[in-house]
Amino acid sequence: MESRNVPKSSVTVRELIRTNYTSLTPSERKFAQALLDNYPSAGLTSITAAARNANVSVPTVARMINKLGFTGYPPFHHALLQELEAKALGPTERRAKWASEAPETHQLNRFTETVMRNLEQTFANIDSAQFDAAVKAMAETSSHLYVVGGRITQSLATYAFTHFQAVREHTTHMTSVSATWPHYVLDMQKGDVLLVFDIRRYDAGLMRLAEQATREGVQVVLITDQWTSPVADWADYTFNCWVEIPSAWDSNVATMLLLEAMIAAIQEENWPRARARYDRLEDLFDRMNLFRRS
Amino acid sequence: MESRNVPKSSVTVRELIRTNYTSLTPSERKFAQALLDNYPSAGLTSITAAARNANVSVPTVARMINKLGFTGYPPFHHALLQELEAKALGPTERRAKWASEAPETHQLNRFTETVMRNLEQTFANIDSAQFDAAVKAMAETSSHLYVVGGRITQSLATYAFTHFQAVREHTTHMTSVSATWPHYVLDMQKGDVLLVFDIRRYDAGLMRLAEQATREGVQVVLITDQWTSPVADWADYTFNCWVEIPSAWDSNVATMLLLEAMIAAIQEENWPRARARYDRLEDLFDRMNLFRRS
DNA sequence: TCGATTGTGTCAAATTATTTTCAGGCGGTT
DNA sequence: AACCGCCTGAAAATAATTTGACACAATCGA
Repeated sequence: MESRNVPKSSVTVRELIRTNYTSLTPSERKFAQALLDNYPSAGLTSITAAARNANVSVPTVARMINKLGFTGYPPFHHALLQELEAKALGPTERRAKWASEAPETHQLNRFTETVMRNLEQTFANIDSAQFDAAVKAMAETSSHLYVVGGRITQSLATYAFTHFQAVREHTTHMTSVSATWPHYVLDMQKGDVLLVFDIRRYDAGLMRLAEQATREGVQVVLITDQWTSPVADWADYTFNCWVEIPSAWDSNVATMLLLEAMIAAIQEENWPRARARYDRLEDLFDRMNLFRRS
Repeated sequence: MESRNVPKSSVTVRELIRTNYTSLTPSERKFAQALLDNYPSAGLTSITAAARNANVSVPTVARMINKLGFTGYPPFHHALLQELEAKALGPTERRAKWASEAPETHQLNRFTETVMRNLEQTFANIDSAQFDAAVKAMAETSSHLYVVGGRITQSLATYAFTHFQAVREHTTHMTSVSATWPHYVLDMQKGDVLLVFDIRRYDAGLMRLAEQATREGVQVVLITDQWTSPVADWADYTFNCWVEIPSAWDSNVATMLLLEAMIAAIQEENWPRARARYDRLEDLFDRMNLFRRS
């Protein structure tokens, strides 16, 4: 990793930051983020101004730049300028495309644009009080947490389960085979929580499951699309995710973001315990020799 | 005439040069040309370097800048930088103010903010030519497409598989049980494609799998994190996703977005066939009475 | 809890950039 | 031909940036 990172003309500063990111200290990363957030403008001023804008000290910037392989700030500044010129942002009035070198009309950009709009809608519509309440319920480790998904959202449920499992005990992933659901309901108790994913092509079975669970005194948290699954009738907390994209299927990026936000919040809610579990997990991985130490 | 040349924020330096051009001396014009030829890069260095590049003296530049209405070189430099920043608007740049009603400091907003930054970084680092090439390889229906993931990314692999299956034939999801992988490799043929997800806590088995697949003449597409999995050594196409969040685990929102963009692109690549498959799928759902018509 | 290590900001010296001053040079006019 | 106005770059004075040394703070491991 630390192999010589002499900045060749063909290597962008962005790439240098990426390849050296692991060797950067927290405040160096802070500066790196500030630079990448406003690339390359943030690096085209004096080191003094650049440091001030990132809220770090000047030497921190200088040290980071050395780590990147530059001999000083001026060479770094010069490298950024070279990139800028190479992008041909200069002579012609060509539109600046700093976020991605792909052209405006490239499907990658069009797609991203649409998804961004979905994220916007999704988060503009979340009620934070409801979010907090749902998180609190799901963080309660004395009761059981069940996770279930539909056809497409099954993998989201798996993802949720994998992380919940690391954060808290008493978590169960209900398979997508609806025939097995009654078995799970059998064990549900008052105060338990059921997290349901239901994105369109709503699953009728999920509604019946939610109904039965509610009757058992279980709190239901529903993550659905903008049109709202019928499961909402039995849900205590409902969250709508905007999923529409110009395609035959739906985008679940917003769903994923909401889910991760919930996991993060739950982790925060009972941190000491979660931390202990993570440490234990790491230890178990080591013992079982499953992953390379990176 | 000179009195009204106070550089307002909305007036570009370019315009200032044009309106004041007649009042410029020969060598001042020489510098003006050099600046316009390489706009705005030529003005984003020190006055010394800028003057040298235009083959004029430093005072000449200083005088010209005064004529344009600036009080010195630094304000001029700053104005150019502002213009540059104002132009840099990418697909992910819209995040500006769509926070939910929750307060700035609510964890929901803080989390979202971080993820947005990851999305930005991810897409700024994608090479569109590479993306196109990888998509083309994966869209080739005459060869087989294999999908495999690691511990956490297993669910992403499942998600990918579910969608690929709808879009094209000959798709196989390799389970995360590495003991079964040799069986799959047995069937791999030259020209087939293997899509690998490997986010940190890299899986050593995945690397060996990629190595063997490569030896069989299979093209490997890798989706990894910003630090790059060792699988990259055997991959024909590598895509880095920014995954770091202030937490014990990694965010896969960016990974999901990239994956969906790929699915969308593949669908686009051979639309008629994909469309026929979707219609057929809908029909089958109806016949099997699996989902409520919504 | 205590060292050892690592990270981070303050400070000051050295360097470099910016501004100002000034003198030479070039055309055009008397 | 000599004078005058203006343009231009050299050089000095001033202001700023850059960088290395140092000390304090935070973190980690024993």
